[in-house]
Amino acid sequence: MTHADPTIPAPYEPSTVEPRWQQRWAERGTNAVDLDHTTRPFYSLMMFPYPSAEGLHVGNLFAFTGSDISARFHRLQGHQVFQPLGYDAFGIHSENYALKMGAHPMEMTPRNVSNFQRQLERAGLMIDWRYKVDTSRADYYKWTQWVFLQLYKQGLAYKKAGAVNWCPTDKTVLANEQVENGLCERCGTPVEQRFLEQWFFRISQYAERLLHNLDTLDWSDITKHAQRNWLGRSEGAELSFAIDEHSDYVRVFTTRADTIYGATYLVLAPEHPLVGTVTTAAQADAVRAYQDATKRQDLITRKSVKDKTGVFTGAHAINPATGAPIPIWIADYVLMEYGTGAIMAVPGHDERDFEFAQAFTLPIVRVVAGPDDRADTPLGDTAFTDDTGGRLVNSAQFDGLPVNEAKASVTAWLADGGHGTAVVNYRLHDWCISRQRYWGPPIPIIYCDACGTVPVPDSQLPVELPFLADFKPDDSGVSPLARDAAWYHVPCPACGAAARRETDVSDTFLDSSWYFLRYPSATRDDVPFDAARTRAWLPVDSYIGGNEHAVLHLLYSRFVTMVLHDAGHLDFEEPFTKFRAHGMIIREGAKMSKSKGNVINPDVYMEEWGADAFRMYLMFLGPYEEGGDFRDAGISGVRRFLDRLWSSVRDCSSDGVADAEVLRKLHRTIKKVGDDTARLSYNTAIAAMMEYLNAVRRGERNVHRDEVLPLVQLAAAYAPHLAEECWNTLGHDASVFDAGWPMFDPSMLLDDTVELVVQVNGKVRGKLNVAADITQDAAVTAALADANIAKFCVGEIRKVIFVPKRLLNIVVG
RNA sequence: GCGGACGUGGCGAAAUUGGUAGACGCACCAGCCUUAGGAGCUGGCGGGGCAACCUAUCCCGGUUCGAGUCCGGGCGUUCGCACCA
Repeated sequence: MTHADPTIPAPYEPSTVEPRWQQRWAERGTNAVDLDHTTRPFYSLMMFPYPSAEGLHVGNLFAFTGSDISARFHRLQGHQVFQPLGYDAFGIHSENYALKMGAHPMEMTPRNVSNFQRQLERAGLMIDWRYKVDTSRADYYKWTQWVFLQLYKQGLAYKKAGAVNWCPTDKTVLANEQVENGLCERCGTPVEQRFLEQWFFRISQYAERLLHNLDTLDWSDITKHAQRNWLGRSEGAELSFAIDEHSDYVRVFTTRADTIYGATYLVLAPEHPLVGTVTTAAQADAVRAYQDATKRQDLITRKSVKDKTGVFTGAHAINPATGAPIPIWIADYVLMEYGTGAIMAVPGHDERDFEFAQAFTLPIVRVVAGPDDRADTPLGDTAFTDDTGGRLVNSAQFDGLPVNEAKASVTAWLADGGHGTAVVNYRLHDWCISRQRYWGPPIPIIYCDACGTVPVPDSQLPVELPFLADFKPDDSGVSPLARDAAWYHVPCPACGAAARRETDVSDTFLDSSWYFLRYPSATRDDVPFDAARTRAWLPVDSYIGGNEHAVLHLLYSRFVTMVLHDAGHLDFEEPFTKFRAHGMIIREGAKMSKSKGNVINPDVYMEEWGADAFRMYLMFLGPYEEGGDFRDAGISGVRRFLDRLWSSVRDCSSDGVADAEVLRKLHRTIKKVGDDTARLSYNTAIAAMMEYLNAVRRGERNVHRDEVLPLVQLAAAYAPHLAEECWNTLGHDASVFDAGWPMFDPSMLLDDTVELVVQVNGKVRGKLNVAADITQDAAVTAALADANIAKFCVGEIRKVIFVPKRLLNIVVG
């Protein structure tokens, strides 16, 4: 930037300043880290984006900027910071968009990626781009397939035919986590039940560890809470009910073993394997009809229907406590996926059983009495479900026992009789990873008539995804890859006979479940992750992302990390030491969406206000972990601050000495900005910088160099381009990010005199400027010398509360 | 239905352990500068009152010398989970 007339001061012009520094960072390798030689490594990770064709979203930039500030701050604090970024480019999202546009994902994805890349570079993030990953490239998914094989070798990947969630629009299977209220989370279509052969990961085997380890993690509480909820630990008992005239038993899971005497019937899920065995000839037609009806039902109607339906099987089981025969029913309010797929119904003490018993006039027995009830108090029109205050009744030798004790006693008694055991049940299901789609990594398995299921040997990875001109999914229940015979016909790796590849691809969430391991080793094509680098840089020190991934990505990543740890590939079992969920940016109280026409295009704002101003505004509009409402008007305030910072630096002088009061304020500001930035309280850190700059400039005074120079360092993480420009203008050749964080002098934080608030009976009546170390007695004397305070001190002083340096409260009366 | 988070000026918000409620910013008002201002600078800005003061953090109650903050009850917003046995 040149100015013809040197007497006209140069204004702050982001459109020239920002590209200049971006270029200089690239030339000097400012953002590059030497991963192999490091003393204080800090791995700062942000959730990588799906490279949408629409380009970077403000939500992306909000998330990335928050992570970038944390990364730059740690660097200023003396860490070597590794902050990579890449693209989650595989998946249904990209594939659907390509279908819609009549494009092919293989040529569309690189285009989207390069557009994203351009926007990200414009935003000025401190990314080491040498370590970029792209999940849709063979050099990445080769190792995704390797991860699959690791699970397979551990016996944690298995193929099972079973009921799965099928989206008729996306024409693929969905994981349970991808179904919301019976609808496909992606397209909103009601999900159907289908019976298909699918690959699953045994994540349920890790449920206890996934739950237990949460206590050790420094994560947002809301995220931990969501995971605990999802894992759904439930303590109870598994009880066996003998079936009349059969050798089989019905196993049920219950959390209320104490109510066994009130179990008046059993219910099996319609698809329960015992249904066929126990159903009597007389009931066979009715049962089959009911099974067919529920099978056809999609999950949405099934879940919203409150009216209970069901059919009697004709069979009876024996209640192990009472010895009485009780009928066995089937009903769709019992879910095959949870517990054992069968329940003992206690209509007296469970809402659902009560409704069902009423609908089919089954016996309802009270076995728990509340504090005000007697054993024969009628239940009325609702079940008594309180499991804390009651005592057992009509329960033989357990009568009178409080419910909380009875749970254990009854379970123990039943166990003694061989009728059950105490168990812990989890809601978490195994992870279905098969997808009958095109745009994903082929599952590296080969089927051979002679050898059976054969894993692709590591040496034959990657199993490359072939170019398919027609990649449109169909209703067949198999992937479009099943149309490419030339691709799927392969010799068996074990015996050489003609064999056939698995044609399904894996879930996108498998791609992202290990990408953080890949970044530091993205330059290596001989290993998935280099041992030394992994040891030096992992686990991730700071992970920032959206809480919408609280149960999907974050749970899968933890699981895969544990598996790789157990296989001896990693020396840690939790991938993310610290995780913080950022908030969401909304606009006019609503999520941004194309249909509402309220989407912000970051390019436009960065163009008009500069990337620094835009970054800083996003961080200033609300608490980072809560997000906030985007309002155009707000940017000007932040931009004004940057303009003033620049002109203060441009016009400052090093003559004389800095103002002592201003310096005192500076040291307090250094401390506050540091503390606030460390805890992601970016909005208040920015406010503190603004407050300080206001103090520096108050009254159009001459600004001293020593007053603004440290402020440039404080602002660097927030407005990196401008900070570099200022730092350079102040005579430094090297980057401000190598200048370190300014030290504050703790002695400068303490004032000699303080303003002491004086209250009388808890109400503020005056303020005194007193020595910081004033004694209580001296403060009272000083306060009473103040006419206005003395005025309120009528009567005798009963009590004095003195908080040094803050407050004096005189209680009179 | 169960669980979490939240509720503060015209607006976005701050108040980290109970200690001056409203920092910082937007908008607005007044003034300065200017040929001009959608620029810059200075000051004001919860409500009432000339003032001393009074009043005020969703509502009601409690604990405390003192409550936006803690406790009990209610209302509202919002996000998870949801026939989970």
